[in-house]
Amino acid sequence: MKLSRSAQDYLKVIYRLSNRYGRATTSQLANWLEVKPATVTGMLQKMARAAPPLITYQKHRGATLTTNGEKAALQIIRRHRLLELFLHEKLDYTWDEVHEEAERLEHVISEKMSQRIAIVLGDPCRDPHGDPIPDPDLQLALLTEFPLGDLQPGQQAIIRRVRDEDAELLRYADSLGLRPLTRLTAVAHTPIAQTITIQLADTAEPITIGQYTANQVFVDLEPNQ
Amino acid sequence: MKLSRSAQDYLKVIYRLSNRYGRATTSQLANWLEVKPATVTGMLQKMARAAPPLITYQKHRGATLTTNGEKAALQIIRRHRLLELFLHEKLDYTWDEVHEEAERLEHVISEKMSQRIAIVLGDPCRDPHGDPIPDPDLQLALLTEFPLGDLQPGQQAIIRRVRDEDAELLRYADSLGLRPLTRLTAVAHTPIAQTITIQLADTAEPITIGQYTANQVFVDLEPNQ
DNA sequence: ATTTTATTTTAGGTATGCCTAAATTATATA
DNA sequence: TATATAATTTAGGCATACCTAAAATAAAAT
Repeated sequence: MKLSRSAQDYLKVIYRLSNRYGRATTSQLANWLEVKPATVTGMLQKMARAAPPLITYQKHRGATLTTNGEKAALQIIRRHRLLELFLHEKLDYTWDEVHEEAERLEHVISEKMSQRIAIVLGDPCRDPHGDPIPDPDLQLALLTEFPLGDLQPGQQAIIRRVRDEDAELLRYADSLGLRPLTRLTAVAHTPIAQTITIQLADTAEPITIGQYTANQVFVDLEPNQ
Repeated sequence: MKLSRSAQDYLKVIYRLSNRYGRATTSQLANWLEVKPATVTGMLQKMARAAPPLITYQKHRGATLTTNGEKAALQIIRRHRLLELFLHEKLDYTWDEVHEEAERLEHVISEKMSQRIAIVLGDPCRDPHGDPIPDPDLQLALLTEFPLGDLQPGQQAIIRRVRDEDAELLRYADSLGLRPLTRLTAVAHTPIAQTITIQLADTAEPITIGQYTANQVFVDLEPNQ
């Protein structure tokens, strides 16, 4: 069951979209994959016809993954995230540089290479932005973190993850010190301005960030004190 | 001037063949690239038509590289050899495993990644089998080594390179201890048996190898004593 | 409930890079 | 030199994965 690079990309995006919305629509896929909707329709039809099928597809109602498809998607996601961490740790890639390189490498590395990378990284469970890495059996740890924006003033938390869909945002978050494992305390919400003010540990002044940013950063509560 | 993976493969093989024989013929290319001769003809025609042309091609007389083509080929070769060494040094790949993985990776790594790899490896000039790595300006060091089989009895030498075209041979050479930087002394030629007997430094017994093997191993003379 | 709008699909085309079979050209042999 | 053989090229096809334009369907608005 060798998958073309394209098919692998489709699986990854269907995985993400169907996790988030229950299914992946043609136009959503076209957007994320940067191809035209007509192209997506054709590809979905072909992938659903394949044996064994990796996706289910019904005219006008988008696609979801089969069990096989989910397994395939998780394998690619594992490769991608291992690569991101590897590039960051071993080749000094910055936070916002890893994605693009991993995007190309994930389609060509062997299972052997993926295993070796996992070993030299010590079987890690998060990539540089905090996305969880499926374990070698492709199980994903359950996540407890929630958007920073949902913190109430006074609550202490630790950053677990920053959404990586926007490299611009990653650079911005990095410049503010919003990185995984950074501790912080929520200071205040300002609903009118749609902002939240937070105090980062080891930082003198509190900072104020917009709602959009706050919703891209995910945290776990830390017991107060 | 983005090159397809195929075009990159063609350039690499044309580089090797035209260095060895002056030009690359259609059937040689078909052999090395594992495609049919008709496919080669088509590809050569297309590559010669491209602007700027990377190869020169004349009906029935094969192909050679233009200056641009040679530059492109050397860049891919640099990537390939850096990757081989990287896999060997950093991910514990054995001698005979590196080639296949590098073969796929070389087409997708960015210039940035190539540079980072060169840095962590300390700007190396040989890959794990001893093939020279073009420097960052794509200059190749001049090689002085010659086939082990040309050693005269009594001469001392150091192994510089083992041809990597045959993974089977690589494993065999490795099992005998024939690796770059190993020192040895030629003991005797046995013309009838087409063998040569050599004494490896740090090895108790001399070993006898066939002419084929001896011609895949390249050495530099070491001053006697 | 009908119409408008947005989404999705179908139909027909393109470029890559491969293939086979047949024709051509070059090379080797008689 | 003529002929047999080997190498190469041409011609015509296929799969992949993309495209545009037009048709069909679904969803939203009146």
